[in-house]
Amino acid sequence: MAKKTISTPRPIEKVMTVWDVLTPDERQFLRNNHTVHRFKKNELIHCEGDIPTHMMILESGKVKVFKEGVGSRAQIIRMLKPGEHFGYRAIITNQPHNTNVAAVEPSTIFMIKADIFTSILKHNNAFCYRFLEELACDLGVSDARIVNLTQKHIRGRLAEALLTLKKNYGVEADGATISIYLAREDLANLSNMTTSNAIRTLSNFANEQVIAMDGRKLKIIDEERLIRISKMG
Amino acid sequence: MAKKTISTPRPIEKVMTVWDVLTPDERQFLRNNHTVHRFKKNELIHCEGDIPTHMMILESGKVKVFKEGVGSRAQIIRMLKPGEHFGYRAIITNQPHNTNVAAVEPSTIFMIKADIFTSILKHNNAFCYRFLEELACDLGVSDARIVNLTQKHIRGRLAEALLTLKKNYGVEADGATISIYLAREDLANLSNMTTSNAIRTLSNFANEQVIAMDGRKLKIIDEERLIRISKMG
DNA sequence: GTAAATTTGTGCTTTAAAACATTGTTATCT
DNA sequence: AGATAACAATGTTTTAAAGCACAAATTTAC
Repeated sequence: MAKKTISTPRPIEKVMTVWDVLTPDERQFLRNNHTVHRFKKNELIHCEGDIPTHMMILESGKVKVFKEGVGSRAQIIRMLKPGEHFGYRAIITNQPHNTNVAAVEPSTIFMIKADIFTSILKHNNAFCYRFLEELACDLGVSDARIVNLTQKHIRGRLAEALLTLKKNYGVEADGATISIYLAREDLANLSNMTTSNAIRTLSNFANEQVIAMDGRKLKIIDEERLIRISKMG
Repeated sequence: MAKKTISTPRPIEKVMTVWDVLTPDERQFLRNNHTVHRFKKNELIHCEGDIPTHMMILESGKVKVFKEGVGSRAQIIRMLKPGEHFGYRAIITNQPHNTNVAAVEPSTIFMIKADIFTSILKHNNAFCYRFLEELACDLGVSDARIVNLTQKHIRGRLAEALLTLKKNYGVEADGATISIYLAREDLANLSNMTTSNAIRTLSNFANEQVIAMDGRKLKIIDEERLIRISKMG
């Protein structure tokens, strides 16, 4: 692996997808009132039970949002990519966080204080509406996940996870390798299965020529087939 | 069972929990621009794939929001009680509904046309914020459900469902009978299990004196114990 | 009010996935 | 660079829950 270059973060206006609905005053205010934080791989950004203090935006890197369930078994709720917001749901409901967030690779995060965020939400209708859309979308995804994770069989759940990762992070230059290298354990926690079963099922997919593996690099070879597997349940 | 009386629906201002943030103009407009619909027990209100046309408010009765999963096995996402909104998430995301909604007992529903609803959302910041809060809350519940339904064992899932129903619908005069009489199949679909297993597990709970059953009437006798069962997983 | 159709209740069988155990392999840290 | 820890791969055993079959009891419909 090449030595990591610590790149300078982009300016906030290039990172915030909701920048267009802000007023000139709000823009200037946010330029001066946000902080930049770097997190190392596997570093915890916030955890369940914490009082939310900031709304956050992933500038670069990749993070996982997960919950600790029975016997501290983790369930990954969703994976974020640059430009996505997080940590603000708990601000809106006025409750402690109910998820943990951790970096799965070195990540840079912009933070905006909770009171500044709510103040804009309450004064800028278009801004508020954007987050309404975002939550409406996330809720649809979450509801769909309930059914996928509870009703599909192991193969279907893992196939689904691989397809979602590909859609979310895209592929590398070869056009097939999924642009995120997760540990088998993370794949298992995404797909609601044990690590052994994730490993076993990946091996089966590889034997069946549906995917190809090179360590953590996963290549989807037969996407049609993977889609069929994910639908069969 | 006593003969059902068809009660006159209450006026919209008594039903809409967000009435307080509306302007006098909006109030008058909504008084004139909403429709009232009655649904019989088990009647479908809207289904997966339908284009959303109205945001809806349950005036009276009880409805279930559910998804059809693998092999058309239903998963109840949530149960609604009077005063709750539904059908609007799809309006906000501009997509077809991704859930079915059906009355589990005779229900009266107020409907507001989609374009009217979005227009108020886009012009009344406080109104928009209220729905932002509602979705933020629902997303938290949905995420928690992912973990509960995937990681807990049958007994834990059913215990959880019973406690949630009690919290949501309350109890009758005796202080113990849950104020909703669901079919075993609905209880199963709520708790991600087969009907046989719901029946079996309810019988076990009854033998253990945790609950008492009289047909569809379920009485929670030992709530502490039920809470412990639901936490154990 | 009676017949048909659901719904409920049980026992038995099968099966998918977890749990466990062991070994090989790859990162990570001083 | 070598030690140590974390991760990956597989085989075996156990178990929770689904699937199935059938009888009894309720609803619902005509």
